[in-house]
Amino acid sequence: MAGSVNKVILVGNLGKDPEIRRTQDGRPIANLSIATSETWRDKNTGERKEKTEWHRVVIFSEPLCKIVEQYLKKGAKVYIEGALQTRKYTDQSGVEKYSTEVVLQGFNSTLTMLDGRGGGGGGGSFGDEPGGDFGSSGPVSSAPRRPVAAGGGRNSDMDDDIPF
Amino acid sequence: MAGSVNKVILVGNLGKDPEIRRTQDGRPIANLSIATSETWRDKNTGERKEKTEWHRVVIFSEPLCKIVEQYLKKGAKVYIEGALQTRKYTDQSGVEKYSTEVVLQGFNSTLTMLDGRGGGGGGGSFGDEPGGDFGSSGPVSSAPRRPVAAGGGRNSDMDDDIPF
Amino acid sequence: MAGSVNKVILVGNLGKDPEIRRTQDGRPIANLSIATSETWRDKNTGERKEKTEWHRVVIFSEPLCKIVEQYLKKGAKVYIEGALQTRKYTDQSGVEKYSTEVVLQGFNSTLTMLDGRGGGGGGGSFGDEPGGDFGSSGPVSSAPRRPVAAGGGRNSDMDDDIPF
Amino acid sequence: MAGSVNKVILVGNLGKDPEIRRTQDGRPIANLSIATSETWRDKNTGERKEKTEWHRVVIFSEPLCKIVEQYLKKGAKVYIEGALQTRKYTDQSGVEKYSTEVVLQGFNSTLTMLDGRGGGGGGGSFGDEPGGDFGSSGPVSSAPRRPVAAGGGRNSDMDDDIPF
DNA sequence: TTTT
DNA sequence: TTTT
Repeated sequence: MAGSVNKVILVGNLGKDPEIRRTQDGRPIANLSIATSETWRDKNTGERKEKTEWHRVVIFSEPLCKIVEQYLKKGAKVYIEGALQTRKYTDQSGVEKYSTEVVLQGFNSTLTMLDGRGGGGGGGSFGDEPGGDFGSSGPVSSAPRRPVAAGGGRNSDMDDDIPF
Repeated sequence: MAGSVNKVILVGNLGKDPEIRRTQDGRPIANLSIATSETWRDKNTGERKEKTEWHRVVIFSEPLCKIVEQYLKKGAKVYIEGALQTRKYTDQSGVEKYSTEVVLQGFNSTLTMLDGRGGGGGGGSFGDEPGGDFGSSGPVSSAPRRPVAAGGGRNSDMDDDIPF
Repeated sequence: MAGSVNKVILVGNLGKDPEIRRTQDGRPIANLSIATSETWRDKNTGERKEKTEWHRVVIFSEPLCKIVEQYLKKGAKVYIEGALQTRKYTDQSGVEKYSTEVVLQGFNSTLTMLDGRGGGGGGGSFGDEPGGDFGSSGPVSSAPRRPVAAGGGRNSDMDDDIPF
Repeated sequence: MAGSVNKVILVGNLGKDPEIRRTQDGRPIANLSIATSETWRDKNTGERKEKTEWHRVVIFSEPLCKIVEQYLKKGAKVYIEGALQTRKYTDQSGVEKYSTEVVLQGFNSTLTMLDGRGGGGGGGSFGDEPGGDFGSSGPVSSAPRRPVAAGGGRNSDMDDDIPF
């Protein structure tokens, strides 16, 4: 199809510690259960109401799995960006079911911690030129968007004095 | 929860004509089946591959349902913005299943047609002050973000001569 | 134009306290200065580097301005969703300049606090049926996306036992 | 900063042909001028109104530049995902000015054509394992998110029979 | 001017 | 199962 987009953005909290397993060839896969919720006040009763939605998140990116392993645990707040994917499976009783997951894999997947600690860490082999590694994670482990002025006519000390 | 976000952005094509039904109190609900796909070339074989993902989209917004009814049909390309929602149901054979849908309801839901015809239309009761109606749809039917210079020091003829 | 989208999503911290002023007819306008930054380790030197980007955010939504006024101050971390807008102005010395801002106005604008306190609050006149008010703010002050099962075949106790 | 996000999503049309130049070391940089617009009907006069916003987009990704070069021209509709960046420059008359651009560079940047032709093409050196190349472009040139069932219990013929 |  |  010429031109499609499949993107999910979540900001929420982990309902439990991440689960990390490995493929036969040793690549890590992390599973997160993330809650998002909405609160509102009932127009009639004035009652405060809340509705929680649970999201199954599956991470196939090695650098992101490392971050998950090192920093995330139950209760952590994260920003994640991934894609929707529905898979079919057969449950224990032989019934075919579908499961829809938010998949973080390859490009355009991101995981960013939103509550302190370790936030700027992660990384490892990333350098001052973007790219190289696959399965990056946005701010946490990716290279800068434009480390050196590359657009012509730019001067790189601009960051410090935008006048507002 | 203090601060959560649940957002899905899709650009894809309708796999079939929309289905529109009504609640007992007469409000419309539209169901779309939207395909997104990825293509790539196999590193080894050089083969062109494609993977299609199908998304169930449910629209509870009246103005958006109108647009769906009037303009969308099988094959149409759309941009949609909604939220993930998983619901439980019992199928014909009495088995409990889950279905995850992209729900467009209320604020922060959008549907925009991406292939010509009717694109700028829609609307109806929207005016030059944003708001009033619920369940808007972004560009298609919403009021402008800032119809009149409201921020001080703005002049409204700027749109025509951004110098690039 | 048939179908366009203009969306900015930021997660960042306020560089200073919000500035709130009012239009002649009394409507509030809030200005935020939000920092986003990227960190990475230099490939060669191993040095830790950082690049900060500053964003000018202008809020024309009354309920969002209330939240800003009540809860946000220097250092606060927020999620915001708005649109890009460039305006022309003439500076003190008579030179024409352009300023690009992230504008939160009307539908599809969101502001969500990401660091505790007040997060679930806000609101006011919102009820158990979505809509009515303009200029909502996503989770903080909007009505629920689907407070009551409205899609046919739904049962509303589902939220508590998604099996993962 | 622990956890920030700087993301722009645009769907719009090129106001003119792309401009492509090269850095001294031969890397391409593409500049696009993209229009987004909103239309609405004036509440009082019933008049149809339109407001166009112009966005300056700068692309530092080599594969994306190739796509731009090969497929995009004035009028083309695109989906792009990038980051906001403001740079300072001095104009011909020696006045310091700022320019805010949407930068596509490295991870989490995407460009997708939305009007036919070439849409599924692009690519080149991408293979059946995600990654390797930097500066991908989502669907157009990236590897699949999960080309082979990798999550356990998946079967890959599912794509054809999602039952809705 | 933030944050880590 | 989270968070407020």
